[in-house]
Amino acid sequence: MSPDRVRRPTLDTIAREVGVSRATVSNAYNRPDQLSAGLRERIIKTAKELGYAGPDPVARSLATKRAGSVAIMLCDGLSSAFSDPALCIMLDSLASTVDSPDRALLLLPGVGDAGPRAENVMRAQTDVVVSYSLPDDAPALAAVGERNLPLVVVDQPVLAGSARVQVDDFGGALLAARHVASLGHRRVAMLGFSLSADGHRGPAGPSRISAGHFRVSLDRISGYLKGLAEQGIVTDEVPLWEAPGSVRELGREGARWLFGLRPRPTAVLCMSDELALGALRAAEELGLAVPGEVSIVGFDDTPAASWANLTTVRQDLVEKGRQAGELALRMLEGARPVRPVTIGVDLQVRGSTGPARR
Amino acid sequence: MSPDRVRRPTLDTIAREVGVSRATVSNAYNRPDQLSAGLRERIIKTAKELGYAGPDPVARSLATKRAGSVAIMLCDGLSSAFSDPALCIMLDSLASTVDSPDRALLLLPGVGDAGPRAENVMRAQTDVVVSYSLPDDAPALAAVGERNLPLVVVDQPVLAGSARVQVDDFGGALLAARHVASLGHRRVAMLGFSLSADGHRGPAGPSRISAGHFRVSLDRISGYLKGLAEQGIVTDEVPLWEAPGSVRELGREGARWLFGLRPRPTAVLCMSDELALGALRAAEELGLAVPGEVSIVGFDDTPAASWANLTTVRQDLVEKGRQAGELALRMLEGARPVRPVTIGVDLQVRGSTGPARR
DNA sequence: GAGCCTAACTGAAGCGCTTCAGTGATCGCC
DNA sequence: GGCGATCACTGAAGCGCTTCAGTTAGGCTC
Repeated sequence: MSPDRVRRPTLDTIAREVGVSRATVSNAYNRPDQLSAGLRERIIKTAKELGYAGPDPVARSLATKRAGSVAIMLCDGLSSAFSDPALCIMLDSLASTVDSPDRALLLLPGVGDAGPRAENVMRAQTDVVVSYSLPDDAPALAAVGERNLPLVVVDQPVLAGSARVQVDDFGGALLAARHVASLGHRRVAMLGFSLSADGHRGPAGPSRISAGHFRVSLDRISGYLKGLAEQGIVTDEVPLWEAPGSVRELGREGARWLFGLRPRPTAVLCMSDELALGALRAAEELGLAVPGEVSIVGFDDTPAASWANLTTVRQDLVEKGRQAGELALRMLEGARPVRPVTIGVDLQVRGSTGPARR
Repeated sequence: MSPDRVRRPTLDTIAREVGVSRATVSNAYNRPDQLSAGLRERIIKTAKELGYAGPDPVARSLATKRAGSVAIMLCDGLSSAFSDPALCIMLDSLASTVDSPDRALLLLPGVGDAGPRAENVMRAQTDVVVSYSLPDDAPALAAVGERNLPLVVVDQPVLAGSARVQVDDFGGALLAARHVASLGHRRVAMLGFSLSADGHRGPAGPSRISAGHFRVSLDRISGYLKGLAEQGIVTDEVPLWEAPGSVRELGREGARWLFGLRPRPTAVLCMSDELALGALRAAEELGLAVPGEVSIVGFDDTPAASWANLTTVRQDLVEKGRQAGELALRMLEGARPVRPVTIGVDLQVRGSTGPARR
């Protein structure tokens, strides 16, 4: 029934065969300078012959007390995570920063909108975890705390005892808002993603905003409103559509609603490029000229944004990933969390924004 | 200097504190039916008080001889991997298939175009590995073999002793080619991705094709040519541009070259939707009407394809991931590799193809 | 109340490796 | 030629957990 997997050779097998101690075989693999080249060669050769593939990673981990992986906790499932280009770029950069022969990336995808299950976190073989944009009250975060694992938080939330990398969301949104306001727009709308992890989709008023759990959303909204208020725009009347995810299709839906308002907004501030791309499509479908009749601003500056000639707020995603990776490595070495690292932003003005019509 | 991390409690600590044996504490966590509810409760409570977060995952793995993770080997780095929507969808489906409280996903991204380093594979704590679209001669595959780990191959390559999931690439390409041929196109071009892992970019002739290492590319080319040949098109004269990756920008570049040929092709068969999207853009930039002057066909049917109204070959990516996941689970239980699972394809005719001009 | 069962718990043997304090032997040096 | 240093290697103590063959006590049956 059960597969008769041949009992694999262990360190011991090799040691006995060559006639040396286990310590020596171990050294052959991990500290070549601890034995003579000749012996080492003999050991490796015997190992090959016996089909020994080197020290067992798990046993090694137990003995060294290093799991040899950095875990990444994501908010949603993989498919929505990976359809977020901003995340992908940042993740790639993070991965290559922490890359090393004995370190792997452990992926802990979220279930629904609430992050990974606590159970998975409790059982994860990892030394340090990086959380990306989780809601403040995610059970996974509590689990990390319970296990006493070092934690690096990206974007969200603010948590005592953890290192943090964040983007100047407020500042970026401010830039975007000032930009459209200075172009003369007075009727401005906002198109954003989740405020809380409840899958809400639709217009969101002040009460919903103030009850929000996602710092990124909240900061961007504050930035937008601040920038508009500076130019004397009455911020109570700035409509916001909350999409349950940062996906084109959802952006398009929200934009359709915004464009249906009377008086129609002449500018839409979008919290991500993906949402903005959806808004662009909605405008096209409704026959609204961009930027003639409506201006659209994104956030992130992903490759798709420049592809679509979208004005957007640029954040240095590669730098963000690198910083997160370095923090993770430093915490691995036992460093105390340092002060949060903030990644700067700037505005990329392209063809999707223009002066408001008189 | 070093952080005085308090020595964490172990199973033993709890056992001593409660006054029971280690076995019993272990059972409290893993086999609740092996002890009385009262005692179990007392144990858990004491554990909480002492800050014990449950059995150490690594030690547990050593004792049970299960690493508790499935590893995924990718061809390239994360950012190019994740910008491939087809991969993301399939990966998400795979992840949710194998998901369980004590199983995580170990990511082994490739370095360059050649897959993960063998070293990383040798040290990965995993029970089973899934490889996605690696070149036949990737060192990572040899490493998996050396470690004697069960392997599930997706799309590529054909390897003895491994389970396999593949798409009917040949059949899909055949459908695409027949479609354009039946619309009357005679001058047809192909826009594909890598034939070998050498980063080549540019036109590729028969000799390069026959020296290719990526089965997916080769099968699709065969399918295209077969479909065209059926309609009497001279396949020696069908131009192929090889892009070093499945990315829009590269597709655009290739399409520009193809559109510059004289006589100009009236249809382009693209090996992925991303490449096709690039071709669409190239056509737009050159003022070529789609499908009036040129027809374009993609492959995969990602969300972006329907978004762009692209005619394309649909493969069931969710099913593909699910099958790969199930194979992985089955091999985990010691099953012998079964015959390869083939995922079917069909043609999604949309607005990017039309009759050839007379 | 003897005999048998079951539930509840224990002891000890691993799992496969790393590491550190030694132990001899060899070497260089004056 | 004697002495300390260096080199090459070993023994044994863990790392923290699971598991399996017992053991014990209590309950049930006739």
